[in-house]
Amino acid sequence: MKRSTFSEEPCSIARSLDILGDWWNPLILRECLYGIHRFQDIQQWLNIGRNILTTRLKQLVEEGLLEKRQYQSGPPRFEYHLTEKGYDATLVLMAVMSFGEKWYFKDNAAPILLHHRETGHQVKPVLVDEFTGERIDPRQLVPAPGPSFPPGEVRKSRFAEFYADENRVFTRSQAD
Amino acid sequence: MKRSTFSEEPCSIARSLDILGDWWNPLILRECLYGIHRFQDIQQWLNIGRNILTTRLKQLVEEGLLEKRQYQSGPPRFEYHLTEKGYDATLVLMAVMSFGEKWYFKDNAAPILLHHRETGHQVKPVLVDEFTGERIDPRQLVPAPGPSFPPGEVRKSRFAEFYADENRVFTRSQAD
DNA sequence: GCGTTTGAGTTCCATTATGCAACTCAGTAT
DNA sequence: ATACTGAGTTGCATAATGGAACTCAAACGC
Repeated sequence: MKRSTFSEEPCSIARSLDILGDWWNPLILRECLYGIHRFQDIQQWLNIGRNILTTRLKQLVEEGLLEKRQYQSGPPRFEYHLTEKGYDATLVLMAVMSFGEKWYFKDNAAPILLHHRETGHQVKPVLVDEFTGERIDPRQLVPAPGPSFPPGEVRKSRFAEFYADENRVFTRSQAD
Repeated sequence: MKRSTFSEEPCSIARSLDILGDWWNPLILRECLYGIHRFQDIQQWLNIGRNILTTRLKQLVEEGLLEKRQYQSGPPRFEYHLTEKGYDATLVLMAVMSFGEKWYFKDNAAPILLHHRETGHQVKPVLVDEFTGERIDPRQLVPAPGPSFPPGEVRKSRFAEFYADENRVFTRSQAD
């Protein structure tokens, strides 16, 4: 495979996909979020090969999404726990969850619900704009280069059309 | 590879990962969101092999995230546009974006910003609880079987401990 | 009219990854 | 002493990836 790496791309999505653009990693994170922390338990719940699980856990630990914690020293045994970065990654899982509920289950009937640990109330994650609080509508968005976009490459980028003036973002007139 | 499929799993995340748990598919959707719709343009911006792009586009069209639109008939040429399902999938991309900005760029300096097409204002997607409007904190959540969870399997599930009584969700007492 | 270019794919192939089964190994329980 | 457990390795057949070369039909240049 020699799978491509995107770690140098000037795009948050691309870079994140090096670790999240995979089918096992998100599921392993899911298990940790659900309170499953041990090798064997993860292996059985996911029905993932041990060898694959080994490489994935190593990767997730290296990338700082999980930490390996020893919980007994007789024969040394370990648990894998979400780090802060790992918990942040689970927010992505929740977005995936909403997508899946809408498109893969009849009547939006979720197979799994999230509840608040203290209050017991159901929690339903939705994406909103931090400033206005309104629901995000992807159709209304246009991208533009941000502060860490490689300088000098703006005009070569596919956002050039939105950026005739470096200080103002122009929206596009033609229809999609 | 014989890559595993999760299309029958009683989990919205697992099912979605069949199409989103991949590194190229999300990037292709990103291009479409950014207004790049043609085979060659996608191929060049992503630097993806034509053969891979072909299979991915076919897959995304079959799964209903993209639609193939003919835009000229001289020599028939096509464009790939996001469907409603595809736009919903881009919400996941935005969650990924937030994650990437925080963890892969210094000072949270995003390489790409999103602006509202009409107002021009910057838009910053964040995950909140639909009911309370509060920011989601994954540490405060516990999963429980939902309406479409396979009946009868609740007790065998890893949520059993949260579900001693089928009508009430119990939170867990032990620490993580 | 003929060669070139363009868009959109196929086909081939060497290299990697996946998934499955079998093997290891240290410490416990019987 | 023997079996069992948890957590990995190792080996192998098969499938997917990425890159280059090939196809094909219409349009363009002259």
